[in-house]
Amino acid sequence: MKLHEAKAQFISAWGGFGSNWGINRTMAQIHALLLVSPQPVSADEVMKELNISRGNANMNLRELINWGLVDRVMIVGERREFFTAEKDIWIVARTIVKERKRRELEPMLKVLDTLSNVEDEKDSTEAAAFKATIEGIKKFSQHTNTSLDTLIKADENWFFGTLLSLFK
Amino acid sequence: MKLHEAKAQFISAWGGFGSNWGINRTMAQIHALLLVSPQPVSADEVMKELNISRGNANMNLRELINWGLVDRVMIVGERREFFTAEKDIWIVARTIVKERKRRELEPMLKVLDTLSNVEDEKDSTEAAAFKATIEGIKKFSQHTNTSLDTLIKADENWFFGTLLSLFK
DNA sequence: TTTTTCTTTCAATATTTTTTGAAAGTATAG
DNA sequence: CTATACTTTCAAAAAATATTGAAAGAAAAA
Repeated sequence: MKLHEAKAQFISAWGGFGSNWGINRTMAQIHALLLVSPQPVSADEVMKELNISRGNANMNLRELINWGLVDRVMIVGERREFFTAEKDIWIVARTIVKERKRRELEPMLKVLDTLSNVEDEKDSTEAAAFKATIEGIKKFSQHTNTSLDTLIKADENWFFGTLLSLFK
Repeated sequence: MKLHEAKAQFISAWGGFGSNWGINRTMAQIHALLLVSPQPVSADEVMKELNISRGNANMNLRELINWGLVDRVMIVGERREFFTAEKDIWIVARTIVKERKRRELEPMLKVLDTLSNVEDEKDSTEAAAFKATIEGIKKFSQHTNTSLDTLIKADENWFFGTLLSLFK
């Protein structure tokens, strides 16, 4: 397989992967393009490579920067801005976990907390069942939250070394 | 907070949560409704409760059944079908992990494998950098795949007990 | 068999999400 | 300062996705 073909396939696969996970296809494709670009890439190159408009490129690059997955870099002697993505997939994964935890899991925990305060009504069977379900989800979510905190703090060796052996 | 209000909030939150994760809002809401319904629920109740059409209810219930998150149950003396969801959130989580692994992670691993076969070209720097990135992602994905297999086989006590203490 | 009750399907429609492109904004160069 | 090169914004358009509802299908009841 030729290099350019392999890159195209990777970009397409990463895009599809992203859209299964609530990330828009173009954003994931830009991320993929940057992942396989050793040198920083300009907005124009992104536009050309992925056949998208300037506005679209700009918007998704900004969003990737917000996620902490892409950095703006200046190249001496160049007026334009360039972009790079972190190549170490372990750092990438940690960044994503951290952000999703903050944006989604933590708000969910807040909601679950308020739902625990449901009144017991006359027919308490229904309310008790509801509470039990919510408590189960809450316990699970809190546990996941704590585990992810530890994972975020962990280093690569721990993940690639110890964790797997513990799992076996 | 009243029970019906709490249920509505939970359904809404679960729906929002789902749509952040590439699951359509209505499907997640139906799942939420079944999670907080101690008794099996008919298609008509789902339609009424969530204000959706018969076709929509049917389609999303079928999809939830495909995911293994919902079961059709027959009630003696009733002609209609009823639906229930697994209430144990640990089993729910395992089912989702299993399905997503099969539908997404495993196909991605196949793609990564074929991408490793990229030819070295004259200017080998670019190809080498590409290979290194892909290898990193592949190694990470394989590791995740193996870890998830173990997680799927694990039991609740292991998850709630041992895992957390290991993480600390 | 015919009727009734319920389920499934799917083309048409509605809604949501993404993308475009041109105008406005900003900074550097001349 | 003015021109030039580039970036950002956002209303409008396009594309993708979800939803409806009516018709067809299926199974049980009469």
